[in-house]
Amino acid sequence: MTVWDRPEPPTHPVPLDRERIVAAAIALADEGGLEAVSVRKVAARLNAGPMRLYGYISTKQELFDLMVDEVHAEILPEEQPGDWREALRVLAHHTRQAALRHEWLADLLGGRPTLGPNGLAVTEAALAALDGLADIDTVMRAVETVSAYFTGAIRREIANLRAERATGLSKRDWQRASGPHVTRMLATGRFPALAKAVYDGTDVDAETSFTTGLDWVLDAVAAKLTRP
Amino acid sequence: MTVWDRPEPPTHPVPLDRERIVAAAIALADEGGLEAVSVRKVAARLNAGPMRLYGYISTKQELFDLMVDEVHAEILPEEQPGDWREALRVLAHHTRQAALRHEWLADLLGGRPTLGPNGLAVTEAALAALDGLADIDTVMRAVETVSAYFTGAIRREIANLRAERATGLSKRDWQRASGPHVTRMLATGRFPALAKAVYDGTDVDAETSFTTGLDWVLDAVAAKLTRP
DNA sequence: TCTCATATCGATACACTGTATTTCTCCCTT
DNA sequence: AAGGGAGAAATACAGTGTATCGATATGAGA
Repeated sequence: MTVWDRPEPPTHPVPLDRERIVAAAIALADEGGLEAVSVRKVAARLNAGPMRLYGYISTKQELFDLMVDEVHAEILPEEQPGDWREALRVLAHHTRQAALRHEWLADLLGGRPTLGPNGLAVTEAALAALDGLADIDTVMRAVETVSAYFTGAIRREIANLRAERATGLSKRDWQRASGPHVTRMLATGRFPALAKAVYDGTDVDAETSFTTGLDWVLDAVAAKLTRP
Repeated sequence: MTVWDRPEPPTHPVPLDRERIVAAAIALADEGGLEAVSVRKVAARLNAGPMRLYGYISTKQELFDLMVDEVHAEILPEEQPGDWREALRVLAHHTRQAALRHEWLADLLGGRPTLGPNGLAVTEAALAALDGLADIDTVMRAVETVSAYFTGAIRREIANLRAERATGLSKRDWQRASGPHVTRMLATGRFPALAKAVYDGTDVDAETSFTTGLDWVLDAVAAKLTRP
């Protein structure tokens, strides 16, 4: 690789904005997880010096906030279904799908209040779906409850998915036989209910489990709405 | 601080075990959050060299796993209430209280499968509470749903609490008037439902909100149990 | 058009991180 | 008493987030 092969470096600094920075950071995170996102690497991907980013963000945490907000744009449904139940379901599933596309989202979900424009828009969509169907306090409680559920469920799903990938075993195999630790623990007899669950339970796929729990929670919300 | 004031360093290396290591790590995390936990600092607190710890754990992540499991010992109820509903409620509240005592727990909750002895014991307790009240699959779904809820709810609560501390404003004040960003966003009129919630909603304390949502979810579980 | 001021970008610097590897020291066995 | 082996400590490395500072390039003013 001689001088002649290499292009001259750009004389003008490459133009930058938050959008480009966030896109680069998301690309890095999609490829290598959250810990692959470093200020230096993001800057390098943009042909800029690391310190340059600090004109646009003042802390790495803020970069994460921007990334989360950016993904919330994917979560926001293009058009709001009329049915409140369907609206909340769509929000939950969109969030889950976003987390499957961007697994690092699971690490950040629920970790900080989402105050970016897209985050607020998602909250607005959730509140709007229930608007008028009950007093405002009930509506708030409903939104909080549903989103607490799917936040937790998504985190667990991704955590399990990573564990499966790391061990190369499906959750089932790994609990059943090949996971030395768990097998040993179950064999002690100290966890009879857990053993029964592992050995007698049918293992449903993650999406079904997610949907089932979601429907239960939505049922609960429905019950509170009808009785204001 | 002259030589004469300082005691001689111990000639024999201080004895170590996982328990001591985890206790030191938890103490550090309680004082300064998760990011205050570094291998060097944990080791220093034990009068040991950093590398010593790697005889007991093989990665820092494993230290976090041990910390989480240790806290699960606080979560486990000393005696199981007969009522399934009460049992799950206690589990949820104990988890919440543990997270209030150890805020760093919120950062880790749901992040990885909890396979330590105490983590398994907590899961066992949850499953045992519902054992026999429905088919095993329903029971599993119920436990998953409830724990997804309280995991998510606790994370949000801690996230809000930190935000309030950081700004010095209560969530209410901060949304209402003093939070420049949120105020500005609400003033745009793009978030009518959100604005209504902020201005017309009564702000309940975190515990009430937690309990309310939990009861809803438990209602949903109850509904599924009675109809097997 | 030339000079100076100001803003911005990049380089350097610092204190720290997790962890691999090497060096040393002390104890036990022969 | 000597040798060997285990385990602790020191060193080393490749990174990290971010403060600070020096150079540079661009705009304004004369």
